[in-house]
Amino acid sequence: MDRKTKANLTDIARATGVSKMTVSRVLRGATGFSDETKAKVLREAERLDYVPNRLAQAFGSDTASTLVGICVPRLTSGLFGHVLEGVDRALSRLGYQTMIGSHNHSIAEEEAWLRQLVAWRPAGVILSGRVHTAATVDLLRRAGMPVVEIWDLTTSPIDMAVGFSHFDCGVEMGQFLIRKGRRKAGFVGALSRSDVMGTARLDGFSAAMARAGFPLVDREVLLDSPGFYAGYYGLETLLARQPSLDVVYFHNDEMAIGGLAYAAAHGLSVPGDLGIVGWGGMEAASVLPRRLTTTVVPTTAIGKAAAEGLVARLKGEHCEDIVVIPTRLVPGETG
Amino acid sequence: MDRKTKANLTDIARATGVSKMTVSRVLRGATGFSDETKAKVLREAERLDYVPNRLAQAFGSDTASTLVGICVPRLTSGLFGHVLEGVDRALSRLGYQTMIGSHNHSIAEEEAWLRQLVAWRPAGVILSGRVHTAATVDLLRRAGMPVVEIWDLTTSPIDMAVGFSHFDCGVEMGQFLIRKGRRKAGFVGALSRSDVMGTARLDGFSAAMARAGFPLVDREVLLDSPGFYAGYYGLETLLARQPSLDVVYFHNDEMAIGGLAYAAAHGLSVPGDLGIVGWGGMEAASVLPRRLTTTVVPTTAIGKAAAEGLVARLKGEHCEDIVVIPTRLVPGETG
DNA sequence: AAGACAATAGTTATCGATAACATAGCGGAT
DNA sequence: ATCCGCTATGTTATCGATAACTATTGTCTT
Repeated sequence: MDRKTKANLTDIARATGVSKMTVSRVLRGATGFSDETKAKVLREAERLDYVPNRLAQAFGSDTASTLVGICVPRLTSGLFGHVLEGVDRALSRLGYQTMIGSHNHSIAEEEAWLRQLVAWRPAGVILSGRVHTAATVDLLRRAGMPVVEIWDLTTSPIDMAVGFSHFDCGVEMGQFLIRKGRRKAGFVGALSRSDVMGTARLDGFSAAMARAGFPLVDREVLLDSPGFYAGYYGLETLLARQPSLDVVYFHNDEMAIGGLAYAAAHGLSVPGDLGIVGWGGMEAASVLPRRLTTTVVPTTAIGKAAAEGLVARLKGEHCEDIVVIPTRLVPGETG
Repeated sequence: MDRKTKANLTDIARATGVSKMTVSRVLRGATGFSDETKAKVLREAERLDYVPNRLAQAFGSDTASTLVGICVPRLTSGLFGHVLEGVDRALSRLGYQTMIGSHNHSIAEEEAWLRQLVAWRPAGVILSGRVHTAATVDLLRRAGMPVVEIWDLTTSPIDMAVGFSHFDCGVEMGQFLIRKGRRKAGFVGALSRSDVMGTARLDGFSAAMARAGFPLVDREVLLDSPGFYAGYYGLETLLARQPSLDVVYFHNDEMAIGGLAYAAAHGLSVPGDLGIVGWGGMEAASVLPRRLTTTVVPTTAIGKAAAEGLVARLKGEHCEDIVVIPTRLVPGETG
């Protein structure tokens, strides 16, 4: 009594003189009530400052949850920040709430997060990447909710997929560099053991170079996090081994900018002595004194499409299983 | 029957031969059961792959929620990404889940988000900034849950506050620049109408310069989002009006890097002709050819402290109402 | 040996909303 | 006139866990 701070359906029912089932019907926008009743109920709900109890809604029925979970590799990545923004904006506009998680490129951590999430009986879930533990896949199938895998496309999604092919990004960059006359390419990456998507780009790049007759000369993959420092020191290490490289493909733009910093600090001319190209399309890369050659990823659009696809499926509307959001190779002045 | 995919307390109770209340007690780690019972229950819970239904837990009692909401101005900001990471890591380690929102520096959007959040009856909430709508404050007080205001410190928090003073950041930078001999300072910012924290830095900076006898010469505040481009063009506009400025304080590091790009593109020597200083401490800023003079904000630490403070309060442990996480002015080579 | 008390366990009511079913009233078709 | 079927509404059971209470042991005290 004294802890009751919020009005509930019963309060509205009492104030209106109808049963709480009728109130529920009106507020849900279901059918089966007169316009007069509807008006009365809405008026009282407003007056009593009614806030639906989503806990009770989601608990009482197995279809009413408005909770969606999304798990990304790292919250600190600029790219995933934009993905999250796209997801959260779309979801909140559609009346859903967003629960987040990050797994630091570990599918075991992703599984642990998912276990916590399903305890909340969410309406759906968005995961990054196409590789998951067997238990994750099993958990998802048993939960029977929509699942969107974003970021790296797969031809056989668990349910739906939104994104692009990392492998193809690598291929495209390889072909571009070959056309620009580059012949001795290296790669600087990070976290290769677990970042399967970064590895896919490397594989695509490597395949394209090999097919053109100029196989990848060397690679330097740090276990560090893929930031500016890793790019700086990764390039230093790689060049110490292979001074004659004419271009280096970086894991991402942050690392490429680190590479540019190294080149500047050591009097290397870019792109004359060495081409430097990145991946991701972070905004910083486009305002450098020399614009970075990179692949721009439509991050926000991916997040938005994933969220909208998920909700479409929840509402029983039609939605493609696989949505391709193409990336764009943007030639800059560094490669 | 056929939609029942998950084991619940009753299933475990049946399998163990005790009541579900006893099962609940064991799994919650409460008291009132023998070691033998405990072992049996845990074994069956494991065997049945039991996942607690958090919806039911949170719904049935008003203290059992493990949901925490956090609302930041923008998900795309590198700084807030790190804050989120700090929050989410700490919360998930402590057994809580994170629901997010963003309000784009609008306290009305923050209020709208909070209304959705409280419908989930969360355990607590983390907000950014010290300025909220009256309805927000009212909603929070009535909800009776712990609230942490992060990012900008206030002497009278709604409940708890974790962060630092933006005003003092501005003061410190002003005093630093005066010591370095700068006399004609400008400011380039963005979103001033609503970003009260950026405005607080400007106010502090402005106050410090004025107190030293060299009041701020001019400011250029764009309505754009505070990124690299805004920094570039903001500096261009400001210098067109005030060519004789000897230093410019930027809203943040992204904008300052944009300013550096403008200076490089127009043959301005930095810091010779013009000092350029930022705020925030983004990683990029420290690997530029010339390291940016900036204020480093311990973003992850703030997120972590906020989450841990919130949980401490939930557990009835002692926790300071106001936790200061000091920023650090890091002199670089640009100012 | 009786009473006090702790340890262990079970019973009942409850949170708020919704699905599924039941009912009442009314108009139209046969 | 009777039955059908529609609209508007009410009733009951249910989701899973927990708080608050009750009950049964068994041990210790005096």
